[in-house]
Amino acid sequence: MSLSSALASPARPRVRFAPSPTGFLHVGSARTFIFNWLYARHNGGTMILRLDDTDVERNTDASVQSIFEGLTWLSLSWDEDYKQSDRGALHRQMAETIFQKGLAYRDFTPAHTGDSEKSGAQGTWLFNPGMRELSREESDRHAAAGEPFALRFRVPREGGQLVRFADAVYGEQVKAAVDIEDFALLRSDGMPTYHLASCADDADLRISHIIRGQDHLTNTFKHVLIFEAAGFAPPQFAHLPLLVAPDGTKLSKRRHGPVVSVTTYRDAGFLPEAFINFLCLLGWSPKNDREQMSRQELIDAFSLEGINRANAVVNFKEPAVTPEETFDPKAVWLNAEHIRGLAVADLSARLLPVVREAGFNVTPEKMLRITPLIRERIKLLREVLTAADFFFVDQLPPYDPAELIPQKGDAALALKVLQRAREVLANVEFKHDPLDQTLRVAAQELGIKAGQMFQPIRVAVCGRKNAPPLFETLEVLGKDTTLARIDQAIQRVK
RNA sequence: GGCGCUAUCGUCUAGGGGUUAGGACGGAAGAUUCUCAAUCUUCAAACCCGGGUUCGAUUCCCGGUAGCGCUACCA
Repeated sequence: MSLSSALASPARPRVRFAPSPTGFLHVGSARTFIFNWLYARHNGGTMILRLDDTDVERNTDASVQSIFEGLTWLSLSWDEDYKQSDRGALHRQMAETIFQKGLAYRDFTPAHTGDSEKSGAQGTWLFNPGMRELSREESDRHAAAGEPFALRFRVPREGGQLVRFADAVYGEQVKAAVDIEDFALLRSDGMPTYHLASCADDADLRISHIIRGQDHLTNTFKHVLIFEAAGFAPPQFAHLPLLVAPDGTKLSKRRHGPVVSVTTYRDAGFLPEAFINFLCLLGWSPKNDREQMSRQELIDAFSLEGINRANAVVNFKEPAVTPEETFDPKAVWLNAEHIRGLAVADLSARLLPVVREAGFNVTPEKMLRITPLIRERIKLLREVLTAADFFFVDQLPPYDPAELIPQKGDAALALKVLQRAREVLANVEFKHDPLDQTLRVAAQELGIKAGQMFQPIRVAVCGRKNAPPLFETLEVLGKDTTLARIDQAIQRVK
Protein backbone atom coordinates (compact mmCIF):
# COMPACT_ATOMS: atom_id res chain seq x y z
CA MET A 1 0.00 0.00 0.00
CA SER A 2 1.39 3.37 -0.91
CA LEU A 3 1.34 6.39 1.32
CA SER A 4 -0.88 8.32 -1.02
CA SER A 5 -3.52 5.64 -0.95
CA ALA A 6 -3.32 5.66 2.84
CA LEU A 7 -4.02 9.36 2.79
CA ALA A 8 -7.00 9.06 0.53
CA SER A 9 -10.11 9.09 2.64
CA PRO A 10 -12.87 6.64 1.88
CA ALA A 11 -16.37 7.90 1.49
CA ARG A 12 -17.50 6.93 4.97
CA PRO A 13 -14.64 6.41 7.36
CA ARG A 14 -15.20 4.59 10.63
CA VAL A 15 -13.01 5.79 13.45
CA ARG A 16 -12.91 5.02 17.12
CA PHE A 17 -11.77 6.40 20.42
CA ALA A 18 -10.76 3.51 22.64
CA PRO A 19 -9.75 4.58 26.12
CA SER A 20 -8.93 2.14 28.86
CA PRO A 21 -10.98 3.11 31.88
CA THR A 22 -8.13 3.13 34.35
CA GLY A 23 -7.99 6.79 35.31
CA PHE A 24 -9.56 10.14 34.75
CA LEU A 25 -10.20 11.44 31.27
CA HIS A 26 -7.14 13.50 30.65
CA VAL A 27 -6.43 16.18 28.14
CA GLY A 28 -4.41 13.94 25.86
CA SER A 29 -7.27 11.46 25.60
CA ALA A 30 -9.72 14.25 25.03
CA ARG A 31 -7.60 15.52 22.16
CA THR A 32 -7.44 12.04 20.65
CA PHE A 33 -11.21 11.83 20.82
CA ILE A 34 -11.52 15.25 19.23
CA PHE A 35 -9.21 14.46 16.33
CA ASN A 36 -11.10 11.25 15.62
CA TRP A 37 -14.40 13.05 15.93
CA LEU A 38 -13.27 15.86 13.67
CA TYR A 39 -12.14 13.37 11.08
CA ALA A 40 -15.44 11.52 11.24
CA ARG A 41 -17.54 14.65 11.10
CA HIS A 42 -15.48 16.24 8.35
CA ASN A 43 -15.82 13.15 6.18
CA GLY A 44 -19.35 12.16 7.07
CA GLY A 45 -18.07 9.07 8.82
CA THR A 46 -18.92 7.18 11.97
CA MET A 47 -17.51 7.90 15.41
CA ILE A 48 -17.24 4.93 17.70
CA LEU A 49 -16.58 4.93 21.43
CA ARG A 50 -15.07 1.70 22.66
CA LEU A 51 -14.08 1.02 26.22
CA ASP A 52 -10.90 -1.04 26.13
CA ASP A 53 -11.40 -2.67 29.49
CA THR A 54 -9.38 -5.84 29.16
CA ASP A 55 -7.29 -4.97 32.21
CA VAL A 56 -9.75 -6.08 34.87
CA GLU A 57 -7.27 -5.31 37.63
CA ARG A 58 -7.08 -1.62 36.89
CA ASN A 59 -10.50 -0.77 35.51
CA THR A 60 -12.75 1.37 37.65
CA ASP A 61 -16.32 2.56 37.34
CA ALA A 62 -15.16 5.98 38.46
CA SER A 63 -12.99 6.12 35.40
CA VAL A 64 -15.85 5.21 33.10
CA GLN A 65 -17.87 7.94 34.77
CA SER A 66 -15.04 10.41 34.32
CA ILE A 67 -14.83 9.65 30.61
CA PHE A 68 -18.54 10.18 30.08
CA GLU A 69 -18.53 13.26 32.25
CA GLY A 70 -15.74 14.84 30.26
CA LEU A 71 -17.21 14.01 26.89
CA THR A 72 -20.62 15.22 27.97
CA TRP A 73 -19.18 18.52 29.10
CA LEU A 74 -17.51 18.92 25.73
CA SER A 75 -20.73 17.97 23.91
CA LEU A 76 -18.80 15.42 21.93
CA SER A 77 -21.04 12.82 20.44
CA TRP A 78 -20.48 9.34 19.10
CA ASP A 79 -22.58 7.09 16.91
CA GLU A 80 -21.91 3.63 18.28
CA ASP A 81 -20.41 2.33 21.48
CA TYR A 82 -18.92 -0.95 22.62
CA LYS A 83 -17.25 -2.50 25.58
CA GLN A 84 -14.42 -4.95 25.04
CA SER A 85 -15.37 -6.99 28.05
CA ASP A 86 -18.58 -7.93 26.22
CA ARG A 87 -16.63 -9.20 23.27
CA GLY A 88 -14.33 -11.79 24.78
CA ALA A 89 -15.61 -14.55 22.54
CA LEU A 90 -14.62 -12.61 19.46
CA HIS A 91 -11.14 -11.99 20.84
CA ARG A 92 -10.59 -15.64 21.73
CA GLN A 93 -11.85 -16.65 18.33
CA MET A 94 -9.24 -14.52 16.65
CA ALA A 95 -6.56 -15.94 18.93
CA GLU A 96 -7.72 -19.41 18.02
CA THR A 97 -7.57 -18.63 14.31
CA ILE A 98 -4.01 -17.41 14.63
CA PHE A 99 -3.05 -20.37 16.78
CA GLN A 100 -4.53 -22.87 14.36
CA LYS A 101 -2.51 -21.34 11.58
CA GLY A 102 0.59 -22.03 13.64
CA LEU A 103 1.27 -18.29 13.94
CA ALA A 104 0.99 -18.35 17.70
CA TYR A 105 2.21 -20.75 20.37
CA ARG A 106 1.58 -21.58 23.99
CA ASP A 107 4.11 -20.28 26.46
CA PHE A 108 4.08 -22.18 29.74
CA THR A 109 6.68 -19.95 31.37
CA PRO A 110 5.30 -18.48 34.58
CA ALA A 111 4.32 -14.84 34.30
CA HIS A 112 6.95 -12.33 35.23
CA THR A 113 6.57 -11.03 38.69
CA GLY A 114 7.31 -7.46 39.60
CA ASP A 115 10.26 -5.71 38.01
CA SER A 116 11.07 -5.61 34.37
CA GLU A 117 14.54 -7.10 34.65
CA LYS A 118 14.32 -8.25 31.07
CA SER A 119 13.73 -4.79 29.70
CA GLY A 120 15.93 -2.39 31.62
CA ALA A 121 19.20 -4.23 31.42
CA GLN A 122 20.84 -5.02 28.11
CA GLY A 123 19.68 -6.51 24.86
CA THR A 124 16.15 -7.02 23.73
CA TRP A 125 13.99 -9.74 25.11
CA LEU A 126 12.34 -11.58 22.26
CA PHE A 127 10.82 -14.77 23.67
CA ASN A 128 11.12 -17.23 26.51
CA PRO A 129 13.55 -20.05 25.76
CA GLY A 130 12.16 -23.40 24.71
CA MET A 131 8.56 -22.43 24.14
CA ARG A 132 8.61 -21.42 20.49
CA GLU A 133 9.96 -24.82 19.49
CA LEU A 134 7.58 -26.90 21.54
CA SER A 135 5.87 -29.43 19.25
CA ARG A 136 2.14 -29.24 18.92
CA GLU A 137 1.77 -32.60 20.57
CA GLU A 138 3.86 -31.62 23.53
CA SER A 139 2.09 -28.32 23.81
CA ASP A 140 -1.29 -30.04 23.74
CA ARG A 141 -0.16 -32.45 26.43
CA HIS A 142 0.87 -29.64 28.78
CA ALA A 143 -2.35 -27.81 28.11
CA ALA A 144 -4.44 -30.92 28.66
CA ALA A 145 -2.67 -31.42 31.98
CA GLY A 146 -4.03 -28.07 33.00
CA GLU A 147 -0.78 -26.15 32.93
CA PRO A 148 -1.44 -22.43 32.57
CA PHE A 149 -0.01 -20.73 29.51
CA ALA A 150 0.03 -17.45 27.68
CA LEU A 151 -0.53 -17.46 23.95
CA ARG A 152 2.25 -15.67 22.10
CA PHE A 153 2.50 -14.48 18.56
CA ARG A 154 5.17 -16.32 16.63
CA VAL A 155 7.00 -13.40 15.08
CA PRO A 156 8.92 -14.51 11.96
CA ARG A 157 12.62 -14.79 12.81
CA GLU A 158 14.09 -15.84 9.48
CA GLY A 159 14.48 -14.38 6.05
CA GLY A 160 15.05 -10.83 7.20
CA GLN A 161 11.34 -10.21 7.00
CA LEU A 162 10.15 -6.63 7.26
CA VAL A 163 6.91 -5.35 8.68
CA ARG A 164 5.59 -2.17 7.11
CA PHE A 165 2.68 0.18 7.08
CA ALA A 166 1.92 3.67 5.87
CA ASP A 167 1.16 6.21 8.53
CA ALA A 168 -0.81 9.24 7.42
CA VAL A 169 1.24 11.44 9.73
CA TYR A 170 4.65 9.78 10.04
CA GLY A 171 4.90 8.35 6.55
CA GLU A 172 6.15 4.90 5.53
CA GLN A 173 7.15 2.84 8.54
CA VAL A 174 9.38 -0.18 8.28
CA LYS A 175 10.76 -2.43 10.95
CA ALA A 176 12.68 -5.69 10.89
CA ALA A 177 10.57 -8.49 12.30
CA VAL A 178 13.56 -9.77 14.24
CA ASP A 179 13.37 -6.64 16.37
CA ILE A 180 9.84 -7.46 17.49
CA GLU A 181 9.37 -9.68 20.51
CA ASP A 182 6.91 -12.54 20.69
CA PHE A 183 4.20 -10.49 22.33
CA ALA A 184 1.30 -12.09 24.17
CA LEU A 185 -2.14 -12.48 22.65
CA LEU A 186 -3.82 -14.24 25.54
CA ARG A 187 -2.93 -14.11 29.20
CA SER A 188 -2.66 -17.27 31.23
CA ASP A 189 -6.11 -16.57 32.65
CA GLY A 190 -7.51 -16.64 29.15
CA MET A 191 -8.07 -12.88 28.95
CA PRO A 192 -7.00 -11.20 25.74
CA THR A 193 -4.22 -8.65 25.84
CA TYR A 194 -4.72 -5.14 24.56
CA HIS A 195 -3.01 -5.91 21.25
CA LEU A 196 -5.27 -8.83 20.45
CA ALA A 197 -8.52 -7.33 21.67
CA SER A 198 -7.83 -4.05 19.97
CA CYS A 199 -7.08 -5.63 16.60
CA ALA A 200 -9.95 -8.10 16.82
CA ASP A 201 -12.39 -5.31 17.53
CA ASP A 202 -10.94 -2.95 14.97
CA ALA A 203 -11.33 -5.66 12.37
CA ASP A 204 -14.79 -6.68 13.50
CA LEU A 205 -16.05 -3.11 13.76
CA ARG A 206 -14.57 -2.41 10.34
CA ILE A 207 -12.56 0.53 11.60
CA SER A 208 -11.13 2.28 8.57
CA HIS A 209 -8.74 4.68 10.29
CA ILE A 210 -6.98 4.24 13.56
CA ILE A 211 -6.15 7.70 14.85
CA ARG A 212 -4.35 7.48 18.17
CA GLY A 213 -1.38 8.63 20.20
CA GLN A 214 2.13 8.25 18.89
CA ASP A 215 2.94 6.05 21.87
CA HIS A 216 1.34 3.33 19.75
CA LEU A 217 3.47 3.92 16.68
CA THR A 218 5.87 1.10 17.51
CA ASN A 219 3.03 -1.17 18.63
CA THR A 220 1.51 -0.82 15.21
CA PHE A 221 4.02 -3.25 13.77
CA LYS A 222 2.60 -5.88 16.10
CA HIS A 223 -0.90 -4.93 15.10
CA VAL A 224 -0.09 -5.26 11.42
CA LEU A 225 1.24 -8.73 12.18
CA ILE A 226 -1.98 -9.64 13.97
CA PHE A 227 -4.26 -8.31 11.25
CA GLU A 228 -2.38 -10.19 8.59
CA ALA A 229 -2.20 -13.40 10.61
CA ALA A 230 -5.96 -13.27 11.13
CA GLY A 231 -6.56 -12.61 7.46
CA PHE A 232 -7.60 -8.98 7.60
CA ALA A 233 -6.22 -6.02 5.70
CA PRO A 234 -4.90 -3.57 8.29
CA PRO A 235 -6.81 -0.31 8.53
CA GLN A 236 -5.09 2.98 7.81
CA PHE A 237 -3.13 4.54 10.59
CA ALA A 238 -2.58 8.10 11.73
CA HIS A 239 -0.54 8.67 14.85
CA LEU A 240 -0.78 11.86 16.80
CA PRO A 241 2.16 13.61 18.42
CA LEU A 242 1.96 13.39 22.18
CA LEU A 243 0.97 16.13 24.56
CA VAL A 244 3.77 16.67 27.03
CA ALA A 245 4.37 18.73 30.15
CA PRO A 246 6.85 21.62 30.20
CA ASP A 247 9.41 19.16 31.55
CA GLY A 248 9.05 17.22 28.31
CA THR A 249 7.53 14.12 29.80
CA LYS A 250 4.18 12.63 28.94
CA LEU A 251 1.37 14.22 30.87
CA SER A 252 0.55 12.22 33.93
CA LYS A 253 -1.77 12.81 36.80
CA ARG A 254 0.79 11.55 39.25
CA ARG A 255 3.58 13.84 38.13
CA HIS A 256 1.65 16.87 36.99
CA GLY A 257 -1.47 16.94 39.09
CA PRO A 258 -4.97 18.08 38.22
CA VAL A 259 -3.92 20.12 35.14
CA VAL A 260 -4.08 16.92 33.14
CA SER A 261 -7.70 16.27 33.98
CA VAL A 262 -10.43 17.57 31.71
CA THR A 263 -12.72 18.35 34.62
CA THR A 264 -10.16 20.77 36.00
CA TYR A 265 -10.66 22.94 32.94
CA ARG A 266 -14.40 22.70 33.25
CA ASP A 267 -14.36 23.63 36.91
CA ALA A 268 -12.05 26.57 36.32
CA GLY A 269 -14.51 28.05 33.89
CA PHE A 270 -13.33 27.09 30.46
CA LEU A 271 -15.90 27.10 27.69
CA PRO A 272 -16.04 23.66 26.11
CA GLU A 273 -15.67 25.13 22.64
CA ALA A 274 -12.61 27.11 23.72
CA PHE A 275 -11.03 24.08 25.32
CA ILE A 276 -11.59 22.05 22.17
CA ASN A 277 -10.17 24.89 20.10
CA PHE A 278 -7.06 24.96 22.28
CA LEU A 279 -6.54 21.21 22.10
CA CYS A 280 -6.84 21.26 18.33
CA LEU A 281 -4.02 23.76 18.04
CA LEU A 282 -1.69 21.39 19.82
CA GLY A 283 -0.18 19.23 17.12
CA TRP A 284 -2.41 20.37 14.32
CA SER A 285 -2.55 23.49 12.25
CA PRO A 286 -5.00 24.76 9.65
CA LYS A 287 -1.92 26.39 8.08
CA ASN A 288 -3.57 29.72 7.44
CA ASP A 289 -2.81 31.48 10.72
CA ARG A 290 -6.35 30.96 11.94
CA GLU A 291 -6.46 30.32 15.65
CA GLN A 292 -9.82 31.18 17.09
CA MET A 293 -12.23 28.72 15.55
CA SER A 294 -15.69 27.44 16.27
CA ARG A 295 -16.60 23.80 16.37
CA GLN A 296 -17.93 23.94 12.83
CA GLU A 297 -14.91 25.81 11.53
CA LEU A 298 -12.70 23.13 13.04
CA ILE A 299 -14.72 20.40 11.38
CA ASP A 300 -14.50 22.18 8.06
CA ALA A 301 -10.77 22.84 8.33
CA PHE A 302 -9.64 19.53 9.76
CA SER A 303 -7.47 17.16 7.83
CA LEU A 304 -4.84 14.57 8.66
CA GLU A 305 -2.33 16.52 6.54
CA GLY A 306 -2.35 19.32 9.09
CA ILE A 307 -1.06 17.10 11.87
CA ASN A 308 2.52 17.63 13.06
CA ARG A 309 5.09 15.10 14.06
CA ALA A 310 6.72 16.71 17.08
CA ASN A 311 5.30 16.46 20.58
CA ALA A 312 3.48 19.55 21.81
CA VAL A 313 4.04 21.13 25.20
CA VAL A 314 1.05 22.11 27.28
CA ASN A 315 2.62 25.17 28.75
CA PHE A 316 1.43 25.29 32.32
CA LYS A 317 3.72 26.34 35.14
CA GLU A 318 5.08 23.28 36.89
CA PRO A 319 4.61 24.60 40.40
CA ALA A 320 1.46 26.57 39.68
CA VAL A 321 0.96 29.22 42.32
CA THR A 322 -1.92 31.23 40.92
CA PRO A 323 -4.98 29.86 39.12
CA GLU A 324 -3.87 31.83 36.07
CA GLU A 325 -0.64 29.88 35.94
CA THR A 326 -2.38 26.56 36.23
CA PHE A 327 -3.18 26.66 32.55
CA ASP A 328 -1.44 27.30 29.30
CA PRO A 329 -1.70 31.07 28.74
CA LYS A 330 -2.86 30.40 25.21
CA ALA A 331 -5.75 28.32 26.47
CA VAL A 332 -6.76 31.12 28.80
CA TRP A 333 -6.51 33.71 26.04
CA LEU A 334 -8.51 31.55 23.66
CA ASN A 335 -11.15 31.15 26.33
CA ALA A 336 -11.34 34.92 26.75
CA GLU A 337 -11.71 35.25 23.00
CA HIS A 338 -14.58 32.79 22.96
CA ILE A 339 -16.20 34.53 25.91
CA ARG A 340 -16.09 37.84 24.08
CA GLY A 341 -17.53 36.18 21.03
CA LEU A 342 -20.58 34.92 22.88
CA ALA A 343 -23.89 36.76 22.73
CA VAL A 344 -24.70 38.44 26.05
CA ALA A 345 -27.71 36.21 26.67
CA ASP A 346 -25.65 33.09 26.03
CA LEU A 347 -22.78 34.18 28.25
CA SER A 348 -25.20 35.21 30.94
CA ALA A 349 -26.84 31.79 30.92
CA ARG A 350 -23.46 30.14 31.36
CA LEU A 351 -22.43 32.49 34.14
CA LEU A 352 -25.61 32.04 36.14
CA PRO A 353 -24.94 28.49 37.40
CA VAL A 354 -21.38 29.43 38.32
CA VAL A 355 -22.64 32.30 40.45
CA ARG A 356 -25.39 30.27 42.03
CA GLU A 357 -23.13 27.36 42.82
CA ALA A 358 -20.92 29.79 44.67
CA GLY A 359 -23.89 30.51 46.90
CA PHE A 360 -25.15 33.82 45.53
CA ASN A 361 -28.73 34.62 44.69
CA VAL A 362 -29.03 36.32 41.36
CA THR A 363 -31.98 36.49 39.07
CA PRO A 364 -31.43 35.74 35.39
CA GLU A 365 -32.60 39.30 34.70
CA LYS A 366 -29.95 40.84 36.88
CA MET A 367 -27.29 38.53 35.51
CA LEU A 368 -28.24 39.62 32.04
CA ARG A 369 -27.57 43.23 33.03
CA ILE A 370 -24.29 42.44 34.73
CA THR A 371 -22.91 40.33 31.91
CA PRO A 372 -22.02 43.08 29.43
CA LEU A 373 -20.12 44.86 32.18
CA ILE A 374 -17.78 41.97 32.81
CA ARG A 375 -17.66 40.28 29.45
CA GLU A 376 -14.36 41.86 28.50
CA ARG A 377 -12.97 41.56 31.99
CA ILE A 378 -13.02 37.82 32.56
CA LYS A 379 -10.92 35.15 30.93
CA LEU A 380 -12.50 32.21 32.73
CA LEU A 381 -16.15 31.87 33.70
CA ARG A 382 -15.19 31.45 37.31
CA GLU A 383 -13.71 34.92 37.38
CA VAL A 384 -17.24 36.27 37.43
CA LEU A 385 -17.05 35.66 41.16
CA THR A 386 -14.24 38.14 41.64
CA ALA A 387 -15.18 40.51 38.84
CA ALA A 388 -18.80 40.99 39.80
CA ASP A 389 -18.88 40.05 43.48
CA PHE A 390 -20.18 43.45 44.57
CA PHE A 391 -23.30 42.97 42.49
CA PHE A 392 -24.20 39.81 44.36
CA VAL A 393 -23.74 40.75 47.99
CA ASP A 394 -25.91 42.93 50.21
CA GLN A 395 -23.04 43.94 52.40
CA LEU A 396 -19.69 44.82 50.84
CA PRO A 397 -16.76 43.01 52.41
CA PRO A 398 -14.42 45.31 54.35
CA TYR A 399 -11.93 47.32 52.34
CA ASP A 400 -9.13 49.71 53.20
CA PRO A 401 -10.64 53.22 53.62
CA ALA A 402 -7.41 54.62 52.16
CA GLU A 403 -8.61 53.28 48.82
CA LEU A 404 -11.31 55.93 48.88
CA ILE A 405 -8.74 58.70 48.59
CA PRO A 406 -8.50 59.92 45.00
CA GLN A 407 -5.34 60.66 43.05
CA LYS A 408 -3.53 63.74 44.31
CA GLY A 409 -6.04 64.06 47.11
CA ASP A 410 -6.40 63.35 50.78
CA ALA A 411 -9.03 62.03 53.18
CA ALA A 412 -10.69 65.41 53.34
CA LEU A 413 -11.16 65.45 49.58
CA ALA A 414 -12.49 61.91 49.65
CA LEU A 415 -15.06 62.96 52.21
CA LYS A 416 -15.99 66.03 50.22
CA VAL A 417 -16.43 63.99 47.05
CA LEU A 418 -18.54 61.34 48.71
CA GLN A 419 -20.79 63.86 50.42
CA ARG A 420 -21.31 65.79 47.25
CA ALA A 421 -21.93 62.56 45.34
CA ARG A 422 -24.46 61.51 47.93
CA GLU A 423 -26.35 64.79 47.42
CA VAL A 424 -26.43 64.82 43.65
CA LEU A 425 -27.08 61.11 43.25
CA ALA A 426 -30.11 61.32 45.49
CA ASN A 427 -31.78 63.44 42.88
CA VAL A 428 -30.82 61.88 39.60
CA GLU A 429 -32.29 59.23 37.43
CA PHE A 430 -30.07 56.12 37.52
CA LYS A 431 -29.36 55.94 33.82
CA HIS A 432 -26.02 56.21 32.11
CA ASP A 433 -26.33 59.68 30.60
CA PRO A 434 -27.83 61.56 33.52
CA LEU A 435 -25.33 59.94 35.88
CA ASP A 436 -22.47 60.87 33.60
CA GLN A 437 -23.62 64.45 33.28
CA THR A 438 -24.43 64.95 36.93
CA LEU A 439 -21.17 63.59 38.28
CA ARG A 440 -19.06 65.53 35.80
CA VAL A 441 -20.82 68.72 36.74
CA ALA A 442 -20.27 67.91 40.41
CA ALA A 443 -16.58 67.41 39.76
CA GLN A 444 -16.41 70.73 38.02
CA GLU A 445 -18.11 72.45 40.88
CA LEU A 446 -15.63 70.92 43.30
CA GLY A 447 -12.81 72.03 41.05
CA ILE A 448 -11.42 68.51 40.57
CA LYS A 449 -10.87 66.17 37.68
CA ALA A 450 -13.57 63.74 36.73
CA GLY A 451 -11.30 60.84 37.63
CA GLN A 452 -10.86 62.20 41.12
CA MET A 453 -14.61 62.34 41.46
CA PHE A 454 -15.25 58.85 40.13
CA GLN A 455 -12.63 56.95 42.03
CA PRO A 456 -13.99 57.39 45.57
CA ILE A 457 -17.47 56.55 44.35
CA ARG A 458 -16.20 53.48 42.58
CA VAL A 459 -14.46 52.21 45.69
CA ALA A 460 -17.49 53.03 47.79
CA VAL A 461 -19.83 50.94 45.67
CA CYS A 462 -17.46 48.22 44.43
CA GLY A 463 -15.14 47.91 47.40
CA ARG A 464 -12.06 48.20 45.20
CA LYS A 465 -10.32 50.38 42.68
CA ASN A 466 -10.54 48.18 39.62
CA ALA A 467 -14.02 47.60 38.42
CA PRO A 468 -16.32 47.92 35.42
CA PRO A 469 -17.25 51.40 34.13
CA LEU A 470 -18.89 53.47 36.82
CA PHE A 471 -22.15 54.69 35.32
CA GLU A 472 -23.21 51.32 34.01
CA THR A 473 -22.31 49.84 37.36
CA LEU A 474 -24.42 52.36 39.26
CA GLU A 475 -27.27 51.77 36.89
CA VAL A 476 -27.31 48.06 37.67
CA LEU A 477 -26.73 48.56 41.37
CA GLY A 478 -29.60 51.02 41.65
CA LYS A 479 -30.07 54.12 43.71
CA ASP A 480 -30.78 52.50 47.07
CA THR A 481 -27.72 50.31 47.15
CA THR A 482 -25.51 53.06 45.78
CA LEU A 483 -26.56 55.61 48.36
CA ALA A 484 -26.29 53.11 51.18
CA ARG A 485 -22.76 52.17 50.18
CA ILE A 486 -21.74 55.80 49.84
CA ASP A 487 -23.09 56.43 53.33
CA GLN A 488 -21.01 53.58 54.64
CA ALA A 489 -17.95 54.93 52.88
CA ILE A 490 -18.52 58.33 54.42
CA GLN A 491 -18.55 56.70 57.85
CA ARG A 492 -15.33 54.85 57.10
CA VAL A 493 -13.44 57.85 55.83
CA LYS A 494 -14.35 59.94 58.84
C1' G B 1 21.05 -1.61 26.18
C1' G B 2 17.90 -2.57 21.47
C1' C B 3 14.37 -0.58 18.10
C1' G B 4 11.44 3.54 16.48
C1' C B 5 10.02 8.73 16.18
C1' U B 6 11.17 13.94 16.50
C1' A B 7 14.06 18.69 16.28
C1' U B 8 11.92 26.83 13.56
C1' C B 9 11.29 32.58 18.88
C1' G B 10 10.05 30.83 26.26
C1' U B 11 5.28 28.14 24.22
C1' C B 12 1.82 26.76 19.94
C1' U B 13 3.00 27.04 14.89
C1' A B 14 3.63 28.85 9.16
C1' G B 15 7.26 28.40 5.59
C1' G B 16 10.75 26.52 2.49
C1' G B 17 17.38 25.53 -1.99
C1' G B 18 18.28 32.48 -2.58
C1' U B 19 12.77 35.33 2.41
C1' U B 20 13.61 41.53 6.27
C1' A B 21 12.17 33.30 8.33
C1' G B 22 5.55 34.94 8.86
C1' G B 23 1.44 34.56 12.61
C1' A B 24 -0.37 33.76 17.64
C1' C B 25 0.17 33.47 23.08
C1' G B 26 3.20 35.31 26.73
C1' G B 27 6.86 39.57 27.83
C1' A B 28 8.33 44.96 27.29
C1' A B 29 7.05 50.07 25.80
C1' G B 30 3.44 53.54 24.15
C1' A B 31 -1.64 55.39 22.64
C1' U B 32 -6.69 55.42 24.49
C1' U B 33 -11.28 55.47 27.98
C1' C B 34 -13.49 57.53 34.74
C1' U B 35 -10.10 52.77 37.15
C1' C B 36 -9.48 47.83 35.32
C1' A B 37 -10.23 45.25 31.07
C1' A B 38 -10.84 45.43 25.81
C1' U B 39 -8.73 47.80 21.53
C1' C B 40 -4.59 49.93 18.62
C1' U B 41 0.81 50.82 17.64
C1' U B 42 5.83 49.52 18.40
C1' C B 43 9.89 46.45 20.30
C1' A B 44 12.75 42.09 21.97
C1' A B 45 12.62 36.87 20.75
C1' A B 46 13.95 31.04 16.67
C1' C B 47 15.82 27.62 12.02
C1' C B 48 20.20 21.88 17.78
C1' C B 49 25.49 20.75 16.15
C1' G B 50 28.95 18.81 12.32
C1' G B 51 29.79 17.11 7.57
C1' G B 52 28.21 16.55 2.61
C1' U B 53 25.16 17.81 -2.19
C1' U B 54 24.88 22.74 -4.42
C1' C B 55 26.88 28.82 -7.16
C1' G B 56 23.94 28.97 -2.58
C1' A B 57 21.43 25.46 2.77
C1' U B 58 17.50 26.76 8.09
C1' U B 59 15.15 23.76 4.03
C1' C B 60 17.73 17.86 0.72
C1' C B 61 21.27 13.61 2.41
C1' C B 62 24.47 11.43 6.21
C1' G B 63 26.44 11.51 11.12
C1' G B 64 26.23 13.39 16.07
C1' U B 65 23.54 15.26 20.11
C1' A B 66 19.21 15.85 22.77
C1' G B 67 14.17 14.73 23.80
C1' C B 68 10.24 11.41 23.55
C1' G B 69 8.04 6.55 22.72
C1' C B 70 8.08 1.16 22.66
C1' U B 71 10.84 -2.78 24.59
C1' A B 72 4.77 -6.41 30.41
C1' C B 73 0.55 -12.39 30.65
C1' C B 74 -0.67 -2.45 31.20
C1' A B 75 -3.21 0.03 27.66
